[in-house]
Amino acid sequence: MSETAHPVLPASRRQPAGRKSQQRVKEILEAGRAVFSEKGYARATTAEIAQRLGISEATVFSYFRGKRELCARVIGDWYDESIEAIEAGLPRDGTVHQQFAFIVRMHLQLMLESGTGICELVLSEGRTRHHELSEALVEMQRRYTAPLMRVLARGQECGQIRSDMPLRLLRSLVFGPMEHVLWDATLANRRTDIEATATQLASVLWSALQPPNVELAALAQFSQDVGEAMRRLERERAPR
Amino acid sequence: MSETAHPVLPASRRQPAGRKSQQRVKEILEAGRAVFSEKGYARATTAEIAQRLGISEATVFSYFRGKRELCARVIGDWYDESIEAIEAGLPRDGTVHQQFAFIVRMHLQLMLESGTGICELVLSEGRTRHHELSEALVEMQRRYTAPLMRVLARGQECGQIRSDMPLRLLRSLVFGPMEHVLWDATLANRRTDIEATATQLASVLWSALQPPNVELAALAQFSQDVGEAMRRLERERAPR
Amino acid sequence: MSETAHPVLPASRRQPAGRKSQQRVKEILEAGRAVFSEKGYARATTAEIAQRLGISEATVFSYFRGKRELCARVIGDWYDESIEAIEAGLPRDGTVHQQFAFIVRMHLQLMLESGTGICELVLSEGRTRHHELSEALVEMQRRYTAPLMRVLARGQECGQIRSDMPLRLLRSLVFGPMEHVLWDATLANRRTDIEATATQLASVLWSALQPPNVELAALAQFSQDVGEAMRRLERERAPR
Amino acid sequence: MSETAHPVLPASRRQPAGRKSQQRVKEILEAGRAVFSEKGYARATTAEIAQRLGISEATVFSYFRGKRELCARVIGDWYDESIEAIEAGLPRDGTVHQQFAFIVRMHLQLMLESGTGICELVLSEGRTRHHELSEALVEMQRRYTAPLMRVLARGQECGQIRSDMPLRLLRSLVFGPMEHVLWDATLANRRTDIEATATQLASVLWSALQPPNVELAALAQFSQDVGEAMRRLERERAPR
DNA sequence: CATGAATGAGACTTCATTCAT
DNA sequence: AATGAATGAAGTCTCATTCAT
Repeated sequence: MSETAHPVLPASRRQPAGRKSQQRVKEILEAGRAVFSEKGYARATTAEIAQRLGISEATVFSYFRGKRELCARVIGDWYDESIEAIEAGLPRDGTVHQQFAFIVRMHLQLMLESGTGICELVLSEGRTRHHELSEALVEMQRRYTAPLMRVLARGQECGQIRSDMPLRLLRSLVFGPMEHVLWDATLANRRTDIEATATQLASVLWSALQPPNVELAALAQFSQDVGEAMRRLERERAPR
Repeated sequence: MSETAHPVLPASRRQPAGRKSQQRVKEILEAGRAVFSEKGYARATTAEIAQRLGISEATVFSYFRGKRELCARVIGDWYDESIEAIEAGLPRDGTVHQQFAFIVRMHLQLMLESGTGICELVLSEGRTRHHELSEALVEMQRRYTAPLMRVLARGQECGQIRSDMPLRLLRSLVFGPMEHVLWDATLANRRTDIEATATQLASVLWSALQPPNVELAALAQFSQDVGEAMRRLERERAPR
Repeated sequence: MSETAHPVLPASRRQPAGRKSQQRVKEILEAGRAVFSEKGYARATTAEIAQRLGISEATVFSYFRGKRELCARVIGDWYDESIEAIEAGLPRDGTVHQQFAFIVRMHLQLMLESGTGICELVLSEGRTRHHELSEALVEMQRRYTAPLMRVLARGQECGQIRSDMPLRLLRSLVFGPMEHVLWDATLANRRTDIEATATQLASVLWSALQPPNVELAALAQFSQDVGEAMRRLERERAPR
Repeated sequence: MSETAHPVLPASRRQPAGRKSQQRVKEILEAGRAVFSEKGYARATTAEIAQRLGISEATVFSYFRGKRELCARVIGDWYDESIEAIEAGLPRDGTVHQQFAFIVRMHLQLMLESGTGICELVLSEGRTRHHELSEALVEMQRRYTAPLMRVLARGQECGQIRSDMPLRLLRSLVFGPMEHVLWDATLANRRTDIEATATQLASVLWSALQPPNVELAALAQFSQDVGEAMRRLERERAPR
């Protein structure tokens, strides 16, 4: 899929290109995904990837420039699949809120259901300043976050999403917590209730995205401050 | 610093322990921080670290079990310093909101002012399922986020912070966006206005942490939905 | 050309033999000569040879057993052409001296005008104990030197060329310097005045081939020795 | 020897340099000489060289940049030894003729007695346009031929050697035949009577180096030409 | 016939790590 | 304490060569 759609990464010199090759590429990508997921980038070896397919390392290198490119393509493929899944499932006619909630849920779901391995891979290797590859990956991420960006922009237009902050920041506001939650999940190897988490996250994030009702917020803050001050006063009046 | 305070990481077999050794450890840690920051974990070499100090690689390995441990200690040291800075500067008598804002600002500041190198290192290596080390690092992170956790807990107690979500999720809600913003900053190599970003983030995050005013929110949502529905209707009535 | 005339080198298993095949063989030989000349044996690749013809490597291998054989054939072809040129131009009715001079001039000319590439190839690869190929090449060289050998033999017969040494040695005496000069020329990439060099070489070599006039030579040597001895004596008598 | 005297070839990055290293270098050079001699450059493998010493390939590569450099050093060492042998044995007070004869004999002897392997290596690899190495090797050859050049120059000064040709050409006149003879010897794997060959070569070459006695030569040539012409005439008069 | 594809083999390279002194 | 030296292991890369279609 990605290899035809996004030839971002230049192919190897003696790249075969026939029908069967397509298959080979797919196989290697799959094996690569498996191994990288299991071991992580550093501990994965091209030898093992080849071995799993019963082919020689040389063959792998004739399809991919190297370990790094292979990994990038694995990640890229995952992104491609995810982007497609999101684009395909996005309720075109839904409200901004519905679309937003869909993206949040889908993101979590895709990450967690692909397995913690790929999740880790995407989050950690996708984050590693990977020399030349970073560019390609950054582009992938841009494409991946595009649907959300569109939704946010639409929301801003019709006043449902606050316009007092740059889109970039809002994007971080949305993806940041999701990735953090995913890290918690993978690191802790904790089984996560996707539905519940998605609902909660979508809810809290949505509220954060609301245009602030200035007077109301100020009033609320005032009320809180007063409340807390009083409590402190009382504590000080009767210490212990 | 960290090496005495938190012997989480088992020492090397033939760890020297004298006065001078302490100095050596410090030097190596410093050189390590520099090299890891500049090159990232993977591209950094123990050889370079040793070379910068004019000592042999073997010496480095007599103080640290290996590259990995050294890196973990470098990160650990950074955490220690940061934790200390936060604990020291935290306005003990401030309101929940003030403390929260302080932590947000401090976090961004520490990360960005330590240099993009260390920032990248902490975010990316700190995130890499690093084998045996991850435990130690997870512990570091736990300690690092402890102040925020305490503030959030206090906020929940006095009703200023929503209690309808697990603390863990709120933590992700806070740290997630910050880390995401930091990545944007390092990757894009963009000079970031710390003050402005901190203020914006603190503001938006604080509003997200507010206990939801159920009726109000519902009303707002209802209003939005109706508004959007009407707009859609009109668009359909007069297509193009 | 050579491939039909001298099937010294065993043909490939599935050697095609049709009209068109002949053409193919020629093409490959030409491309091979070009590439081997440009890069030298080691740095030339079968891939490039195939590529220049727009055919697949496999095709090359269906006409030639391998890189080595191809190279041998390229060299063999050059020899064939050269032999033909020499045989054709040799002044049948010339004196021994004239024929000798012709061969010397022709040899230098053929080598230098074929380009330094092929010259290097013939001299260096022709010299490499190339395993199975050496035999074929040795044979080529035998044929190449045959004209000279005949001239030398004729010269010996009629007393114009010294008979006190084996022909083999005389051959080395003639080809050795020529090849050496050619190496100088290619290595130094020096433009060589073929005519002048040929004349000089022919002259000096011819004099070396003369039957030694024993008495004369002895006399000359005696005179030299006496002369040098006297000079030395004088130097010693009046040292500085 | 060569490694200290002529650091022409840059050492590897992590080149050890202590006492033992010197020994290692020597060992590797010896093993290298053996393997290269036996197999020739192309068929020799770094693996075998390492294996013979019971060390790892990595070690070999830590002392030498690569196969090519190692080979160049092997050849360089052989040159160094030979140069030393020639310089040491050269009869300082001998006549030009004696010194000349000594060099010729020594050259043949060194080549043949070092074994056909090294002889082949020096002649064939030394001749291969070896990219970057060629420079170093050319320099070696220059040093190797220096003694002869000096003798020739001296001979020209005192009129014992012809001055009507560039030294460069005379050098080729001397080394060319010797190398040719050596090739004959190695290729044919023929046992060569060094003494006899050396004597013959020295004799014939020396006569070729003599200043031409113009009148005498012309007379001789005239006599030959006339003789041959007459013979031809007679043959034509009584054909068959 | 031609070729796409695969591959064995070997050169290099780089490093973290070990160990004897 | 320090270190020189060695090295296993893996990545990277390049080719000649083979073979089924």
